[in-house]
Amino acid sequence: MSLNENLPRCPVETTLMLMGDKWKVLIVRDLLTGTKRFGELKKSLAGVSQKVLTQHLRAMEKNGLIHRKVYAVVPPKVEYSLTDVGQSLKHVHDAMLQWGEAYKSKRTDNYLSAS
Amino acid sequence: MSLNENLPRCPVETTLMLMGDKWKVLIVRDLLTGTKRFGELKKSLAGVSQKVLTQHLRAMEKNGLIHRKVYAVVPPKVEYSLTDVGQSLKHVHDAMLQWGEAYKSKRTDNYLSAS
DNA sequence: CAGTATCCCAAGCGATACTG
DNA sequence: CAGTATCGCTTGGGATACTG
Repeated sequence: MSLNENLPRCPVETTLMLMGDKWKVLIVRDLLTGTKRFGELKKSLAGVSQKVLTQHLRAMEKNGLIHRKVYAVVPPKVEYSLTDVGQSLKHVHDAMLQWGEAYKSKRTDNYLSAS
Repeated sequence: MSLNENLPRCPVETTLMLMGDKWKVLIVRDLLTGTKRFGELKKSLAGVSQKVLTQHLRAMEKNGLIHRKVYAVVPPKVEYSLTDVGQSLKHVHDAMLQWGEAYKSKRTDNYLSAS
């Protein structure tokens, strides 16, 4: 793991630097349920291009969030998984999950009460 | 509060739609410590342009995350604060804060042990 | 002070073609 | 299958000027 640039003073900004991107959050979401192959991730993250997915996976690997395991087979097989550091993002993910659920149900309440 | 578009099935994606942006997270961070004026926010969020800050504030207001209070004075005075929904983002913010701190101290440990 | 309006540029992305 | 390389373009965002 290495990150040459200096980290910001505010820890929230540190998190944003490493995870402040839609695709990165969704990659973590998918890998929290277990190891995935490149093709599985691409399929799950509907709308992401191969190029962008690769870029994000490389950045997250460099920052120590995910592990990339290459099998020396033909056709190639590459598996991605979370490192311990990446796994610890579960708390952030869960907080986002719960907030999203609460927001959705609150909207439903408002909708019903307004009808 | 209103959001015309349909929300995604995955609650995490809902959160990303509403908060999946660096500046929005930092706006919440600043407003969690209390009501702020436009100029205070702009100063605190070093690097954000007036245009972009306004855009994000408008979007967050529309989605019910923040409240905008305009005083009928000259020169104008506008105060921004979190709604209850916005305030509930504290959990997400705190999770990001803690993760950023842990990441930073882990890097320091690695640095020291590698020296 | 807190905006809006306009112009303009460049980073980032999609699409495509190619390869170990 | 899982990439890399290249190109062209969209659009987010900066800079500036102006206003209630």
